[in-house]
Amino acid sequence: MILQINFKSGMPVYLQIVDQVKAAAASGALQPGEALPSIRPLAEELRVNRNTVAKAYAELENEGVIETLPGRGCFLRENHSALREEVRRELLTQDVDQAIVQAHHFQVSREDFLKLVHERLDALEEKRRAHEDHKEAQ
Amino acid sequence: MILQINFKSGMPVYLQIVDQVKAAAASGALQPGEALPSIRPLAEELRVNRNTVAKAYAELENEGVIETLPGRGCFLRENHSALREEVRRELLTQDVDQAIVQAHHFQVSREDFLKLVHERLDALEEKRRAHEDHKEAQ
Amino acid sequence: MILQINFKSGMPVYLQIVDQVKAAAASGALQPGEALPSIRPLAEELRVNRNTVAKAYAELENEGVIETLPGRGCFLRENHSALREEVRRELLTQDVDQAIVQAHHFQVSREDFLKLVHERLDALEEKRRAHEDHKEAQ
Amino acid sequence: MILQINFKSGMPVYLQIVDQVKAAAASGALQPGEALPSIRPLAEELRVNRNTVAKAYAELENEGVIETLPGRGCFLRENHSALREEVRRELLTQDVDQAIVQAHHFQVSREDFLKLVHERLDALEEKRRAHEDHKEAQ
DNA sequence: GTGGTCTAGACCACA
DNA sequence: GTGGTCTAGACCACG
Repeated sequence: MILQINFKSGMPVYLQIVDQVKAAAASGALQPGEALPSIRPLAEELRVNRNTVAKAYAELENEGVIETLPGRGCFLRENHSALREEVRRELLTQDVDQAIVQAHHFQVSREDFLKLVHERLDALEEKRRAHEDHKEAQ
Repeated sequence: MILQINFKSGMPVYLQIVDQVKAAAASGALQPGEALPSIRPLAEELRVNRNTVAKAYAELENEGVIETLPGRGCFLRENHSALREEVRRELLTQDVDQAIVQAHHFQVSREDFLKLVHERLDALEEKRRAHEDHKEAQ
Repeated sequence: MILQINFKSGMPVYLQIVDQVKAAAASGALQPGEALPSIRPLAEELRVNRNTVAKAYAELENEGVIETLPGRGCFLRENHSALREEVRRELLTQDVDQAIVQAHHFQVSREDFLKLVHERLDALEEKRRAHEDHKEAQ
Repeated sequence: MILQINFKSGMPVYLQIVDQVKAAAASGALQPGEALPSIRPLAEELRVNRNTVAKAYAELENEGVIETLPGRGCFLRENHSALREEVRRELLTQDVDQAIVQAHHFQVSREDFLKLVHERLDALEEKRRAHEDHKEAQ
């Protein structure tokens, strides 16, 4: 599971975490019973305070998405409601539109924008691959 | 220009107004020199406090997007993007990354994602062109 | 209503506030419908953070003791359950015992302890009188 | 020596242990040179983690109240109050004030309050005397 | 090491 | 001015 925080969006960081964990669960990127990243390491990785992650996890627990065993960790629950295909499509479209509108606002041409998209696709794929290798090496 | 406030998103209302005015300007829905809605009616329409709209307009003025002529109203300035190139690039990259990560969470393939990007580019370009025509027809 | 925070007791400050507001309500020192001190001034008087008082008031609202009207203030509700006489007596006895045990721990004689009690009774009565005068002068 | 933990008070458990050991020493229930309960059985009796009891004993040792002989146990030291006179006075004053304010909240008159103080002084003195007799009888 | 709580500072929305 | 929220730092209890 890869989390990406947008600090300039104005959206509370803890809600960004909540939404992305839900998205990962909805997509199957995070499997039922699987452990979520521990609060402390995740906070360090995202460069936010421990409590911000803790608040996100507490919210997820309240909504019944995860289960938290103090001293053990947090785990995705079996019975989590997966999002419907149309809803996922709509959420993704919103994110794509946001990027496109921003690009137009900054007067970036269609070609430059597509080039950037390919760059970032490659960069994040590379990062994800490194992550996997690291995990296997353990 | 139509503004839509999402009270559940957690994003500060005044920032939602700021962003949407910027987006309207970027998309051509709001033309340079054109007047923005007055504070009082807009606040009523959006069901928010007048202070909140005033704060959004003050922020837009600070960023050089609009110009306030006391007693006359607020108007979109001619050259309203004053951010440095690297900063704009970084902000745009964040938006692109956000969309890509969301796509990954939803297990959308690279090809399908790029197809969606092209679709939305076309759709938004079409929308912008319609605005232009509407303006010329006036 | 006079609040007295004991910073060395280890008991959370916000719970001390909760208990003392309940005690004041139970005793009639705070009347139904009456306004509680506003968060900011009270926090300043007690030398604690605004949020600490806010948390105490939120807890009191959750328990149904007070009612909070955002932008207006916090008010004691009509239907608050007054404590039974025996319970009040028991709570007071606990506080007295705590002081006496502390005195013995510090090897303060019975006479010195009683002298201190009289001193503090006079001091706090004086303080309360000054408070009343200030209120009347307004 | 009987220890009683209140899990609802919000006061840290290890501090409750510290205070009650001090009170036991002050009241004579625990005599200088006498051994304190061992960590493991006490933790089981109080239903708390062993670390918590260990932390309390470490704090008591730091404050000079007890002495830890590794492998032998923990023992109450002969002279266990090392605070400066002003500090002790201040701590005691806080406890006295707390009781007085509680009395005021419960609208207990000065006379009734003083009567209660005398009652409790007598009661606790009696209790301490009983402890002394018990010790001499051994 | 794990998660949880209390206090604090800065900011938001509203009257 | 009012109360409410988000983020952060320090500490607590537990395995």
